[in-house]
Amino acid sequence: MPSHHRRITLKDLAHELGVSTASVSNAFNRPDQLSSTLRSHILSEAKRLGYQGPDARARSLRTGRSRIIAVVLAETLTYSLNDAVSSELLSGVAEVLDAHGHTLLLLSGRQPGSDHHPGSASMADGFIVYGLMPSDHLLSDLPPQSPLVAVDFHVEGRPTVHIDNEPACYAIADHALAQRPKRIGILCLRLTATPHNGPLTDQQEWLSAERTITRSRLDGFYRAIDQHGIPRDQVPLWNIEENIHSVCAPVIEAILDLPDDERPDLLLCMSDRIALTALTLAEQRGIRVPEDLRLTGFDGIEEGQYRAPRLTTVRQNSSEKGRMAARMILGLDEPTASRLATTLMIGESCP
Amino acid sequence: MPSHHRRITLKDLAHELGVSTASVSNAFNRPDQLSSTLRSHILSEAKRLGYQGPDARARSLRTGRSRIIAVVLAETLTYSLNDAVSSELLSGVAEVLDAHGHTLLLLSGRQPGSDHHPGSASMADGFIVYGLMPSDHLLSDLPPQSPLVAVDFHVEGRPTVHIDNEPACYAIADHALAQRPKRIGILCLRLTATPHNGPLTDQQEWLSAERTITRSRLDGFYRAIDQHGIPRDQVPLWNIEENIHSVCAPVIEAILDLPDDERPDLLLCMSDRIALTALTLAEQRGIRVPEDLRLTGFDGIEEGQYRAPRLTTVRQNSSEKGRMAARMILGLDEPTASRLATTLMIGESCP
DNA sequence: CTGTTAGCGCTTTCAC
DNA sequence: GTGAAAGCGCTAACAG
Repeated sequence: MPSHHRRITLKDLAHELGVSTASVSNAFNRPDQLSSTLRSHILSEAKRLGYQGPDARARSLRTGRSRIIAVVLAETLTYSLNDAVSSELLSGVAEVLDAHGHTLLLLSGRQPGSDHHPGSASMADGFIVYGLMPSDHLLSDLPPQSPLVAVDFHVEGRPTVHIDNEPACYAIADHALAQRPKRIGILCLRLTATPHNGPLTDQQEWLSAERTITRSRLDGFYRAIDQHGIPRDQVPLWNIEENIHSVCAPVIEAILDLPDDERPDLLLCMSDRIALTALTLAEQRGIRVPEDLRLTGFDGIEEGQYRAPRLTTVRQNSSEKGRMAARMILGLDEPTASRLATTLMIGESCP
Repeated sequence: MPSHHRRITLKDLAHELGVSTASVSNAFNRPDQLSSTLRSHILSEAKRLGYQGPDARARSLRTGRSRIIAVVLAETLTYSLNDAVSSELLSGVAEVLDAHGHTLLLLSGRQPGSDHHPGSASMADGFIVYGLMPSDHLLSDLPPQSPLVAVDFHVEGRPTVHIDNEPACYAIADHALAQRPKRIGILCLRLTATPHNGPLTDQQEWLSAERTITRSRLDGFYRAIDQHGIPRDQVPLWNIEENIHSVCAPVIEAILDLPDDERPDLLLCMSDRIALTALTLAEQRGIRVPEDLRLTGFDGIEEGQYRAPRLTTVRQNSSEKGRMAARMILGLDEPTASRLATTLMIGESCP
């Protein structure tokens, strides 16, 4: 007799109905393995007795699958959830998982809390790893057997989803340089090996191309700059560590507050967030965009397209990246090294 | 001898080291239960042999806890991840969970996929339910024993986290009405029992106050309107089903395109997204804000504060809501019916 | 089609 | 301290 206060189990139910546990299990999992009368009897009795269906924990131990896919985010969850680009990626992932009866577990690389608890990670059937991990340590914590897809960075021997960073940046810079600027500035996102906000000097060491997409973006910018016959050393670089308004603002303020004859009249920004921050700060200072200052972004987030002037930017389809990664993880698509195309979008910020 | 291709288990490791399984388990879980020499020996050998630590599935079956907390979202994951307010909530939840070694599982109420797979839900140790579920059905699927906190709506006998919708809306409407408008309009968010976008008539049935926060927001607006001696029937209502630009736009366009002498010169909007959409569309039409049209929002999202004119709005601390809910679920705070205060923010959209 | 049974990998008494 | 043993709740052989 099942006790009052314990959650009813499959075995209890089987006992209660005078059938075998196998039949109950089959009623829930394999309709073809029993008569439909027995099945519906079991199902309705289950509902009546408050049996919620097989326990997910036990089921996942037994079968080895949990229908859970984990997304491991390089940034903190707080950042990733608030950033338009990464939440778009997540929503692409979620869309595919949802449609196939899987659920989404969020793990963050950059733990703010210190102690790394024993991994609830091993619960997931597969991993989508997004962006550069602060330590490789984290990656090696993941079960080596389980499927893994890397997005926006490279993991040895694993399928990846990338965008065409270099060509995209070449294209937008080429567009921007068609109308020859007096002074160019480039705003990079996390280019340096050690955190740094502000102007870049020769001293700083850069992250390798495998470790940051900023390298390929810069390559694209430089290719266009070279081609337009502009010496690289006339193009100052600034670095920004974190893609949020409060971190971008001080760096950009310093640039905008330069004397008129030193201030760049074209800023190539590696994200829309940076470009939008520049736009707002320029407006506040009465610097006209695009007359006094032309701006380009990267990402194509909505916020940049709903305002006037609209941002000239490169639209990357983050949700599609998420969908592709999810499909690979679920085995719906062949796991490959795939690269998505982007779209140049000409707005009024740099016509 | 452990086989080559199977993931190594705790038992294998114990065998290999010639110690008992209990000792290995203790080495990972209860440092005080064995000598520190044995412990470090076990730990280092584990690392050497590639044992990743106790399997989460098995552990959660055995202990009944998974260190996973699920957030059940009323909207689709795609919406929730892209919306500033709900992603801020999620990030508050994530912050607390992270700090306490828990992880976040995302479940959506509004399944786009039809077949509701047998719940991986029962894997979670607790549930945070956010916003009105489309069907109560969904709630009853959750294990009744496990802790549950409701955010922004009411679940019988469960702790809740709310904001002061009515007073907040009273306050902002009172502010807006201080400068007497010629014609007011109110833009509601999901007020009607059946989906509807556009003007509200007497015909439509409304959702109950337990089922939508829009009711209490409207109450607040009306209290101010009454107090300012404006007859309610002179204040037309519009309804918007979904808080995204593409759904808001057509409804608002219809309003803005009314003849000058019918168009409201004050729009009280139930979300910043609605107000921002109105702002953009007004700008496109050369309708000046606030001279020709004053606008108020609700939520206080960043996007509304980084642009000019800034939105006059009510700032709700969504991340704090998330944090509170998470703390209750983890048992760090007393489970209660709590209500957070909001802040009136006066921007240039309705000075 | 139905029932019996052997674990999935781990934690935790309980005796030593 | 340490080790042996009993399941957590379920699924998937397999035998009937």
